[in-house]
Amino acid sequence: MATKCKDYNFLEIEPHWQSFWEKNHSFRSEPGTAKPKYYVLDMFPYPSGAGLHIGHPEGYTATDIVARYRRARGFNVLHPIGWDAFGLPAEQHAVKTGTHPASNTQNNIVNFRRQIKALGFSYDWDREVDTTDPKYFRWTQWIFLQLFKRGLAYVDERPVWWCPELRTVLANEEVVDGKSEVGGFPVERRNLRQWVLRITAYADRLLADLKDVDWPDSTKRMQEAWIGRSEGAEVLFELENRALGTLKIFTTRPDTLYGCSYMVLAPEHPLVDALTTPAQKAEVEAYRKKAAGKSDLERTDLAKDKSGVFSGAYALNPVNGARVPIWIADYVLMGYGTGAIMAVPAHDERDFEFAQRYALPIVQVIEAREGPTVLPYIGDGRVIHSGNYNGLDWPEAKKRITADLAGRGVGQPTVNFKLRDWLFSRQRYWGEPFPIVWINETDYRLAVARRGGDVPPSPVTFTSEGVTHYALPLPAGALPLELPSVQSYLPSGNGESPLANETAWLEIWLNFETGAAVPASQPRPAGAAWIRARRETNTMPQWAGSCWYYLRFTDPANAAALASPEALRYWGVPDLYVGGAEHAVLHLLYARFWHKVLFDLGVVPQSEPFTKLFHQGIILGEDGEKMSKSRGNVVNPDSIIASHGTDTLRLYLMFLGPLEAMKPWNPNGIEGVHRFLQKVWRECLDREGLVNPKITADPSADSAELIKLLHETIKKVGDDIEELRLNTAISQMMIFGNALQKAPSVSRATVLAFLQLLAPFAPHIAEELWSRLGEPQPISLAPWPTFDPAKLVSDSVKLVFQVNGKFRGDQLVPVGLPEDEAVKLAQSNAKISPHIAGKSIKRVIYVPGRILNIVVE
RNA sequence: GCCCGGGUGGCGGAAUGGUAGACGCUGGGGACUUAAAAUCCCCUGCCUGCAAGGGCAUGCCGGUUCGAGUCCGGCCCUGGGCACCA
Repeated sequence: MATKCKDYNFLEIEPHWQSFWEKNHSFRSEPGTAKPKYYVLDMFPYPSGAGLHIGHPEGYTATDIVARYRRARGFNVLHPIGWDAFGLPAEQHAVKTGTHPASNTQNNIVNFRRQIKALGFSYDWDREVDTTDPKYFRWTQWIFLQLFKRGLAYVDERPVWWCPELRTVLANEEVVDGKSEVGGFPVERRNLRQWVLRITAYADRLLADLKDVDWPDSTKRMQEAWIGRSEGAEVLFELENRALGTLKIFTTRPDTLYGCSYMVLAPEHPLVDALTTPAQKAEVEAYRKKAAGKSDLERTDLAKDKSGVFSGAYALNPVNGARVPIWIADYVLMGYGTGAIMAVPAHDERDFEFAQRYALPIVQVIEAREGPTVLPYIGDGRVIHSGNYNGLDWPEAKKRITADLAGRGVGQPTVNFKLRDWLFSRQRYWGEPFPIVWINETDYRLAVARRGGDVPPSPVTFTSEGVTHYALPLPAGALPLELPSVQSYLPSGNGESPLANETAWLEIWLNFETGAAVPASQPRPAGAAWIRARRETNTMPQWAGSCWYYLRFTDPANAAALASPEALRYWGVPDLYVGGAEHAVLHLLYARFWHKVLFDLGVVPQSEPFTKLFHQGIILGEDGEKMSKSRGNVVNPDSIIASHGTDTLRLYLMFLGPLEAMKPWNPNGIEGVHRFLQKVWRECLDREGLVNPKITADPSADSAELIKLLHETIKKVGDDIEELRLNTAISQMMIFGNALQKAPSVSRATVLAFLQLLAPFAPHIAEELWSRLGEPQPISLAPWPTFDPAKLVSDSVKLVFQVNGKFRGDQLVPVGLPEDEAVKLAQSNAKISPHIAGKSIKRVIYVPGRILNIVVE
């Protein structure tokens, strides 16, 4: 079974055991055993052309240690891996080379798989998934149809980032500092027809359910901030020109209503035209034009000074009838609240700044409880200058004023979210096609009447050149809708994807009952169900496939459902999910949203997908900078595997520091862990590769100290793995290794137990030595050793002596030594007595077994 | 600006309020060897002292405590996230 090498020849040992595990499907997960299940998941990678870099195996090694440990503890472990393989780089490569992105993607996957296998991870390779596989994205499309059917998907003209260079639309997160994240090209705003997912419908639940998950607090807070719930009121201001009706604003501080000295509308607000007086028309028009040309970025980050223009119109304050001027300013955004605010410069920094610039009145209505009130003041305090509400704490005033407004029908309590609906389409080729066709109203009514059931309550439509198009889903049975092969991967250039040029795929006769299609250039097939249709040319963003992959792993080959109800019930959701903090908001929020929709559909039995989340830190280059090709500081795991072996690499990655910390790669330290493994090898085998003669079958060969240390080590390594403190687990094993080396003799049982502890970290050498020591079954199937708490206690302990809190010496004392005897020991100890001699003892603090602190005058 | 982390030897880091620096790296000395490598042993925070020892040390200042890297308050530096959200 084992190799025959005399020395620790990792180049021979590691491939040997990797092929052993592969041949025996050692890590295949089978549902339906009596064992408890444990599902441990890595964020699956995008298989880039650059191959694996050292950051990937960091998290993967940690989860592999957990997976191997849990197997040893008797769990039925699900530990899968796959490929998040749609994405822009493959498409850009295709544009450049003219080869299909699928072939490039497959090449990259082959390379990633080879690299990952060389690291010896205990993945269940029978469960590999690939988001670009039609058998996979069939179900991505299916989930989209469920969202569509529930009215959670709609089409809207959206101003989106358009990058002329990439000839495509970018998501907000793909735009960094006004440039495309990929390539750094300039971008501009353009209005395009987009698919949007109504994630805001789930805002409340996405926020509330954060309390149920075991995630890093910082990540929870980031999601909370992103969702951005705020409670306030919508208030109606009557306009002085009654003909124009009322102006609805949102405020979180209705208690400051008496301090409102002007109003602001976003430049895009629909009332702007009607409100503006003739005298102000020209100025307002010019301002709106200028604002429209600005990106959000320019309106926010870059704008240091607020700007605005008076509309000439006035509104009436509902609490006191005061006449309030209405301004137009781009510091108010149309996309949040009602696009209109009441400005209270005394108690809002932005309003204050604006009021100062345009010399608008500032009316203080909150007073600090103590001391002077410096404006703008946003702290706690009492309401003043506010009629009947004077003297109330402002939160109380907020409640009362809101209630009073509601009673008069001019306001209501309102909750607003920062969260926006999710722009879900890309004008690209390399993504999941939408299983949607566009048809006319008559055909839509016909199809719905015949088919029913799978369309939203109100039809999704868009109107172009006076014609309204209706979105009809393909029948679920017609999925997957695959990508056609195309002549060119270049975007059409007019805002549509390359698919828009594939007329034979695009313009079709569709059988709405079966989903069958023939090109529209051919005669219409016979039968009432054939209608003229145009396919959707947008494709889905990369997030789509990664939103649900963790479910597919439970039943990856299922052709009848995204996974069987049995598999979803048995495996459930990951018990541990490990990945980078860079996904703290988007991926994790999107996946939670989809999961909740699937929960509402009854597809999954839990309402949250990731119960326990851990972020591994980033490994920086040797220079302390982020690893990147351009800096030339990228460390490739292949070269370390070749020079030191993967067991050394795995151990070193974990030994570098706390898993969650950001830490620089330091090649010097790798020798240390490599030496540790060689020491373990030498303690097990002699120079001829035979069992080290110091290892005997006799259990009494172990000293009492070694036995105690072994049990301490079993406890610490187990505890540390459960808490992902893998660096200190390795330290403890090194301490044991050093003790092993010093021991003149050792029992075989002790060595075997130690190898079991090492096995999750350095599985190849552990298998090899385990086998060489004569164990017939692989160590990967062996149970975790147990520690005996009785072995952890000894009859003497080291007691630390302090005088006035300063360390003055220590001594071994019997367990349970009474205080007075401890004091006597201190007094008779030559190192301690000089510090207390001739002084009066004021106080003695005694923590048995730990410390004796004598406080003297 | 707001919200989170983090500041400990030459380096990576370790420390339930109880000897700060485990473990590893680096450096120095020694053993083994014809020699080297490998391996093993000792030393390796700073200052002072021949030594025994003493003093100072966990970013800075203060506080709580018999005792603080750890708890509290205020700063400084640094990394990350968000950003006119009414």
